[in-house]
Amino acid sequence: MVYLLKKIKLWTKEEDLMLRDLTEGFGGRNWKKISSSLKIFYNITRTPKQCSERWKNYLNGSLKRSEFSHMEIEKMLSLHMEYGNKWSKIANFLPGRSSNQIKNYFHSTIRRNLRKFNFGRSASEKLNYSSFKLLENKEIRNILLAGKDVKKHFFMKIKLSDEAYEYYRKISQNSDYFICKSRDDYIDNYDINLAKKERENYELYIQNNIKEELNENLYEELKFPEFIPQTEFEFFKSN
DNA sequence: AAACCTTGCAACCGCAGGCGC
DNA sequence: AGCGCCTGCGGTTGCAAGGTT
Repeated sequence: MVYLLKKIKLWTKEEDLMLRDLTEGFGGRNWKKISSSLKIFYNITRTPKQCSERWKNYLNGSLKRSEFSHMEIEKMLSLHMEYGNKWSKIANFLPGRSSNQIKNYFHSTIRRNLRKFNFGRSASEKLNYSSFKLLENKEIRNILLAGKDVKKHFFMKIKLSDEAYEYYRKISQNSDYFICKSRDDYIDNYDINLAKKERENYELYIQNNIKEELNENLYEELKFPEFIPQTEFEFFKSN
């Protein structure tokens, strides 16, 4: 059996320099010409498509490279509610941001939060897919789109309602809804004892180390940062 | 200390639509 | 009309650095 691995060739500083030079030189975006000039003048082999993508997603001088601000995140989330996965449409409303940056933000946020949420849960409690259709459920949406600074132990205390799980199962059964399958599914060899242990260890860790963060009034205390959720998050007491 | 895991994001791919010939 | 080329779009996957075990 022969496996073909996709090799990614990162752009070097020199390549970037030459590409920028040529792109600005030609004024317009004649990628075919730019690509062939790269080869002729600098012996750099990049297809027209690679050149255009590099420019669009990285070199374009009007792009910001800083982290998304809270304001930008709020805007993205509400635009996503309106337009769905139309990343380039959303990018039109966010000056200095490319559709790739926005798409990456959503995918990595969802992936990160799925991991945190699934940590130490039984198979039946886990959320396994990052179907964007799932975001239409308010509870699941608040979990999957929570900000970076929401700690793992917050996620562990969340209990999804039966309605949310019912919705999740309904979506999961209809394969047409799946936009992408989480990579993590492939490495997710579930082991109930390990999961229990993980959970116990973590509870112990919380008790020993960050007790002061979690006063008796857990229900009040556990809140996502105000800026992330579209709507207020309701926590459900776990037993 | 080294192997393994997680994370953020850059880059690749297939597809579809526009356009010229 | 229809073919081929080009580009933009959105889903997916690889890379590298930092973190954890």
